[in-house]
Amino acid sequence: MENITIRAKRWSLEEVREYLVQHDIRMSVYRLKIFEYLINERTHPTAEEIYEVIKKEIPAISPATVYNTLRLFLEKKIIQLVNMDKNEARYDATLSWHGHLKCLACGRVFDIHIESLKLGSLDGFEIFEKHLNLKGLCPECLKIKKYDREVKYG
Amino acid sequence: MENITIRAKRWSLEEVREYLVQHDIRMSVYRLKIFEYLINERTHPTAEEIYEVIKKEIPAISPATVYNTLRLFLEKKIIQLVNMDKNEARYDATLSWHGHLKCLACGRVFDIHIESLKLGSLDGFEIFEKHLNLKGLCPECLKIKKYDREVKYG
DNA sequence: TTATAATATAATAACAATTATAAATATTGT
DNA sequence: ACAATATTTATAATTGTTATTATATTATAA
Repeated sequence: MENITIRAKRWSLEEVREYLVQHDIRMSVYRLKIFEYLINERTHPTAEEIYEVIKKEIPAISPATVYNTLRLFLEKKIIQLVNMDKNEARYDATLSWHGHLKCLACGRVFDIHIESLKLGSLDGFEIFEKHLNLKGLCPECLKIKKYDREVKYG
Repeated sequence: MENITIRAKRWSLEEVREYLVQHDIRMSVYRLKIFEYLINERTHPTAEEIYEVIKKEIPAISPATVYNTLRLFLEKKIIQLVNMDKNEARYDATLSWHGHLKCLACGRVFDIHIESLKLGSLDGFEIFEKHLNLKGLCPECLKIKKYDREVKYG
């Protein structure tokens, strides 16, 4: 079983547009571009990374637009927040149950397949969200040993 | 199997003092009090909560002291960061592998026993930390229905 | 014990990520 | 195309945290 989430085929702009409309989101250039980036690149970017990427194409964009749009997507539940570190909110348009691993050397966040999870009795609790966050080193960084092993806390 | 971590016996101040010294931490009144609070109350408090509690006893304490002390404890690896929400770092002096559930109504964070977790192949990765974060409702809040079911994102 | 050095704390300023606000602009329905 | 409505920009405000520096406390050595 592959640990990294299978890379799905890219979504066309038309598919993104339909998906947003289906989820009760009114259309705009930025909403289209931001969701398209999230669903096709799957790099779990921060708001700032999204801002920088879109800015290359449309320099007029403001950071507030990115924050507003991401908040809207969260409210409409078409993306999820990946909360690996304080002061670094990341976003993921893949909603199926999977974990995340952040490489402490290169900073990239990888999708991790979860075969099974068994919890103790949760009698009386009701669960809405589950997040599994791992920290470590990715194969690439382990190989080139660019990490000095002074693993930071947090 | 009980889902909530078994409540261990309270640590005496002398035990806390020894534990800190063993972990290469120089002694001070605040360090003693802060660790004692974390290990005996186990409420996964925020820095601000710790500040408020200690302030009742010693009004001279500064928030910076709490932040500095928590950072030191993290560096010395005698506490762990519980990163449930952006803008709300919580701290836990229990280091054994367990999950956390945050009640979206009352805000309390509960320890959750994990019976097993099986991940897909992690060939080539090295894992240093695992965090399982759940969000939902605790039995108390479910029962008294003080929560309006408009579950917020994030 | 006293002098000296090292570390801890308080007060404050600085910071970075995010959110709120209000005016300007874009989009949608007619 | 026009009016109504929503989105975006620019900027100010907010929040949690970190950095700085002067002072206080603690540890070490004579």
